[in-house]
Amino acid sequence: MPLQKISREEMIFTSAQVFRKRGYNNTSMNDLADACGLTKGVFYHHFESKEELMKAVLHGVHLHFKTTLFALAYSDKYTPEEKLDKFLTKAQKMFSKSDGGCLMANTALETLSSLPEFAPYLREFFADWIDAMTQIYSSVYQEDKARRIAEQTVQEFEGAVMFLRIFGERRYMDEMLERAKLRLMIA
Amino acid sequence: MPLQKISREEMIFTSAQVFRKRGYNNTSMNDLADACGLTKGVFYHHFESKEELMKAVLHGVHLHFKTTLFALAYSDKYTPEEKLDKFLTKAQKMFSKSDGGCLMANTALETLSSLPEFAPYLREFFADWIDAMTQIYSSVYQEDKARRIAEQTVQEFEGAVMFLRIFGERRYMDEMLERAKLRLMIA
DNA sequence: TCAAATATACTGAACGGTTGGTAAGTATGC
DNA sequence: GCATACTTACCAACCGTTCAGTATATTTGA
Repeated sequence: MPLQKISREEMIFTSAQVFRKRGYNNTSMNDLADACGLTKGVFYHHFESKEELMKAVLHGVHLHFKTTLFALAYSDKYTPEEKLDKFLTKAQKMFSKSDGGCLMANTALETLSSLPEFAPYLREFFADWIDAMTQIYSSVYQEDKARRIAEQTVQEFEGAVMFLRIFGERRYMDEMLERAKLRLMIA
Repeated sequence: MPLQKISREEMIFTSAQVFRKRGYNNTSMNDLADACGLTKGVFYHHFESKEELMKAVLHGVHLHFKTTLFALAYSDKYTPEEKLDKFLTKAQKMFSKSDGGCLMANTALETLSSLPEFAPYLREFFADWIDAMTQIYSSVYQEDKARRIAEQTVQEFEGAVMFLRIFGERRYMDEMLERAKLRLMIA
C-alpha cells in the first residue's frame, strides 16, 4: 500500500498533537485532516468514528510513553539515582517542549464525566506511570511506601504542568523535580 | 423585578455546575437553559455571549471560594493547625461532594491554549488559593519557604482531585491531606 | 384612581455556519 | 481486474446568536 500519503501511525501522532493543544471537543475532524494534509473522508476510511480515533490516539500515546519513558525505570544499566534523574529530565522535556501540556490529563479533566469510554485508557496510562516510579522508589523504600511516594510524585507532576501553563513560569517544574529527587536521597 | 424566574446569581451558579461536569466546549447554551428551566434566548438577555457568561461564571466561582474557603486562612480565631485542618477539610468537601472535580482546573486544561481570555480568571483564582495557604504555612516557615510549600500543596491537591476522578478512590485525597498537615507539624 | 407608557424578562422561531458522518466516484499500484 | 487510498459533494443535526413579538410588572400623569 505505497499509495498511502502518510501512515496510520503518523495520523495518530499528528492527531495527538492537535487534540492536546485544542482539546477533544474543540477539535473537528476537519482540523485533524488539515493537520495531516488530508481530507476528513480519509479519516473515516481508517477509523470508525471520532471516538474510536481518540481511543487509538490515547492508546498510541500510552505506548509511546511506555517504550520511551516508563521503560527507563526498569533498566538495569543505571543506579536508582541515575534512573530517577534520567526519568524526570526526559519527562520534563516531553511535557514542556511543546505547549498544550499533557494530553492524558487534558483529556481526563475534559471528558471523564461525559465520555466514560475513554476512562480505561487514562487509567492504564497513569497506572503504568505510577508503576514505573514505584519501581524506582522501591530501591530505597519498601513496596508500600514507594507506591505512595510514586503516586504523590505523579500528582505533583501533573499539578506542576498545569501551573506551568497557567503562570508561564518553568520554576514550578524545576522545583517539583528537585522535591522528587530529594525523596530518593533522604529516604 | 419579581418577574424574573431565577436570579442572575442562580443562573451563574447553575451554569457553573453544568460547565464543571460537561466541560466548556461540550456544553451548549441549550444545556444551560434547560438546567435553569429557561430558553437559551434569555441567556442572551443577561449575558453578551457564551464566553462572557463563562467569564461571569469563573468570576463568581472565584468569589465563592474567596469568601467561603480562602477567608478561613486569614481568620484569627484559630491556631494555624486548626486553620489548616478546617481549610483542608472544607476544601475536600467542596471538591468531592459532587462529581466533575474542579471547574477551574477543568477549564484551565481544556481552554488555556484555545481561549486565552479565560486565563486571567484562572490565574487569579490559583494565586488567591496559594496566597491563602501561604498565610497558614508562614506561621511556621519563613515567607519564602511557606510560599513554595503552599504551591506544592495546591499542585498536589489538584493532582489528587484528578486521581480521585480517574481511579474513583478517595484515598488519594485523604493521603494528600495528611501530607499537607504533616508539613505544618514537622517544620 | 386608573389607564397609558415604559421597562424588563421571556418565548420561539429563524439565521448562517459547523459538526460528525456518509456515499458515490476516481486514482493508484499489484 | 481488483482491492486500497483518496476526493468531492452531500446530509441531517446541532451550534452560538439574533430578533420580532409577548407577558408582566413598574412608573407616569391626568
